[in-house]
Amino acid sequence: MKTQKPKYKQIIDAAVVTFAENGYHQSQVSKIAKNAKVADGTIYLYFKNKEDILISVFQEKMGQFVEKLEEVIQGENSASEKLRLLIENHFRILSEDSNLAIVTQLELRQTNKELRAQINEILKGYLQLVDQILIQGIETGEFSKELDTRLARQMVFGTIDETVTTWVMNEQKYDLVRLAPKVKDMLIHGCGSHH
Amino acid sequence: MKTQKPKYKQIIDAAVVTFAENGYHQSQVSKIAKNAKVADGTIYLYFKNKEDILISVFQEKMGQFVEKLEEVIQGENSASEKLRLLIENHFRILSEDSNLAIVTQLELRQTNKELRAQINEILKGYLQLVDQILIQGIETGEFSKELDTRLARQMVFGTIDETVTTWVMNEQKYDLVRLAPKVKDMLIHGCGSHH
Amino acid sequence: MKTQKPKYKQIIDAAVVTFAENGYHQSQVSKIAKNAKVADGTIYLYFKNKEDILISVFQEKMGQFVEKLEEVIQGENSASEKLRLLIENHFRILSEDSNLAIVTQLELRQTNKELRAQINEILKGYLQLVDQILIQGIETGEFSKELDTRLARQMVFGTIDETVTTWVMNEQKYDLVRLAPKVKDMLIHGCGSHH
Amino acid sequence: MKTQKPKYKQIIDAAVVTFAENGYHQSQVSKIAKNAKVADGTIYLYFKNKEDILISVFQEKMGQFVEKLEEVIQGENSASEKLRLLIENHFRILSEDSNLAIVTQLELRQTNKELRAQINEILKGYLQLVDQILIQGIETGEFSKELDTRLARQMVFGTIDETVTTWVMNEQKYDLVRLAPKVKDMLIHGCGSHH
DNA sequence: TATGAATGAGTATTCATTCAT
DNA sequence: AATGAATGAATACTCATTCAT
Repeated sequence: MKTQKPKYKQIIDAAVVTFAENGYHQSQVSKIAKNAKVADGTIYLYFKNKEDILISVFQEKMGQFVEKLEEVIQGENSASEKLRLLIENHFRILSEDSNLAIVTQLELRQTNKELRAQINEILKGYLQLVDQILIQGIETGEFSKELDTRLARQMVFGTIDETVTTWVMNEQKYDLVRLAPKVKDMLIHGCGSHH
Repeated sequence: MKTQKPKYKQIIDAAVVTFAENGYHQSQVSKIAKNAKVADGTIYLYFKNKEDILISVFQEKMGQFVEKLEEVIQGENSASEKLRLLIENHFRILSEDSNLAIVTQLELRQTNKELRAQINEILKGYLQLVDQILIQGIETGEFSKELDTRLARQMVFGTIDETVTTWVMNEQKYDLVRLAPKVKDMLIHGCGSHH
Repeated sequence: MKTQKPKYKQIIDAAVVTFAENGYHQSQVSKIAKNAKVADGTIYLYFKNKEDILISVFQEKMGQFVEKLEEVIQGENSASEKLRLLIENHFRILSEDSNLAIVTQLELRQTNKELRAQINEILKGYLQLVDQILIQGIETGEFSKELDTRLARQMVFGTIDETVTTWVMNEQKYDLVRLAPKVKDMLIHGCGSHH
Repeated sequence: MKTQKPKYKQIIDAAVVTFAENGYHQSQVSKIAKNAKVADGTIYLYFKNKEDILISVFQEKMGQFVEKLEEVIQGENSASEKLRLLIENHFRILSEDSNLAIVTQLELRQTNKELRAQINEILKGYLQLVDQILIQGIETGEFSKELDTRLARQMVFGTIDETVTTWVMNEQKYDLVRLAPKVKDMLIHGCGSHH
């Protein structure tokens, strides 16, 4: 892949850092431009407006995110194993890019309803991965036949998301990746005692 | 009986409606004042600044929220039953006040880190309720002895929160309260097949 | 003189202190009221508005000022001696009330043209004293027959005023009263070498 | 030859007029911007804040002022003649720019202590000119050996300043420049009768 | 007289966006 | 494509003043 739009990437990368360091509302376009080493006006050759930068950051990063996770769950593994891999890699990617973690868990939510709707649109790719795993699990008998896929998806996503957010709010003090197996077990077996 | 601090309540109530209708950033102080039928300046007799209105709204409502839920789980019920009651009442309260639901799930998150930290502080009361239920469940053997309380709390809260958010994002089209038993079952048994 | 309007005096005194400590624009009416131990509204029973407090402070204090100086120059002294007494007492009164000095030299000037005109009106009493001295001096031959009274009055007042302002701006570090004889000599003999 | 920083000059000039016409506190930034034919925001590309406009106006004009007076007193003249030139030119410059006179004598004083300190800093250039003349006069024997330079400087500046202020307060009704020789004489010989 | 809760007019400043070069 | 100077809309907050008690 050729670097055909070097400025675009420059701006995206500068934006992630700027958002993470200052928050969305405190990340003035001029500040992003400065960090990207381009002129203020240049931003508007690549993005419609400031919101578009945020959404593009998410789109871009989430694209790589989903791509990576898709690879990871392609194999012949069981649904349970795929769930573990999903969680572990989700945790790993965000652990390795703390700025991205901050943007994903905190800054991205500081937006209005319309923007949130667009974000949800982008999230769909991720949620479909979860659905795939759930359906496989139900089909193979690993997961309960009575499982409401939509609710289960919300549990899986809600739990992962809350776990990451708590970790970010605690300033990423502990090892997130190490929690993956326990989170997976909890999602599969629930709180109940199982013999 | 005189109404105590009538203006304070007027403003809080107007703020919930205004935030829900326009979002936090589009809720100008003058708009809130107008809705509360007080002068702009009066707001500042009762609140330090605009952020303080938002935080006070949450504090006020969450206080009632936790109080209500505390009552509900006081009885002799099993942990499982208490969990159902918690979820059901959480869903019911937000179902009955759609503006509050919007503020809680969307507007409250449009804020900076410091404010988020304050919100988390207020949330603690709620999370302690979850912990109580989890601990009771573990002690009575209903819940697994190996359960990591912190992670379990994150699963419970994350799942409930995500379920409500999805419902709000879908414009509250379906009956949230009816989902409570299934959500409870899912949290207790997980996705796994159990016989 | 009976204390018939104790609140009036309370407010005047509180205002001098408040103005000196915070400056005119930073002396909110509520702050003055608090210092005077009266309610905000009470101020408006005694003063038309905030400006009226400032002007009244000046009027009140300048009245005592001129009264005192009038006494001092009543005697049989020469014009030169009266000039010295005027300067010395002017310096002494402000030296003994540093808050009044600050208000007179700095805060009183932070006002608009109309107010300044009123202040000049009040100042007239003082300037007439200067004129009296000048005229006596010219008549007795102490002062030059060719003296332009108006210009001389401006020199006398301008010099005294500038001397006090410099002293205030230097945080009243040195003894102002001690300068009086030299200032008087300078005003009478000028810069020129005189044998 | 391109006009350098045309907007800066535009704003400075508009500010002098606006301050003179409306007073500092009644000169809204938007009013200055309108008079300067620039957008409100443009002001902030050239000035830190509203106070900075005032101080810059003074700095700019006082710079030219001192420069002009420096030229004027460079020659081989006696101290007495230099003093006359100083006064005459001081009077002339302000006579020719009545707006500047109003700003200098009235508006500039409507400010707080910090700002006043900055103004004094700028004034130092002027006061040094006065000192030069005084010292030359003392050295050549024109002025009294016993002269306290600091007090004399205060007399010279105080007298000039008071004369101009009185003239401004009287709406510049009379010819200020014509007073210069008499003011000079008065400063040199004082009020005393000299033969 | 005295109070002090309530009022609401008034404004400096920021910053996303544009556009002439 | 790139620049960055210029734009101007938009708004939280203060505080002098009022008036019902």
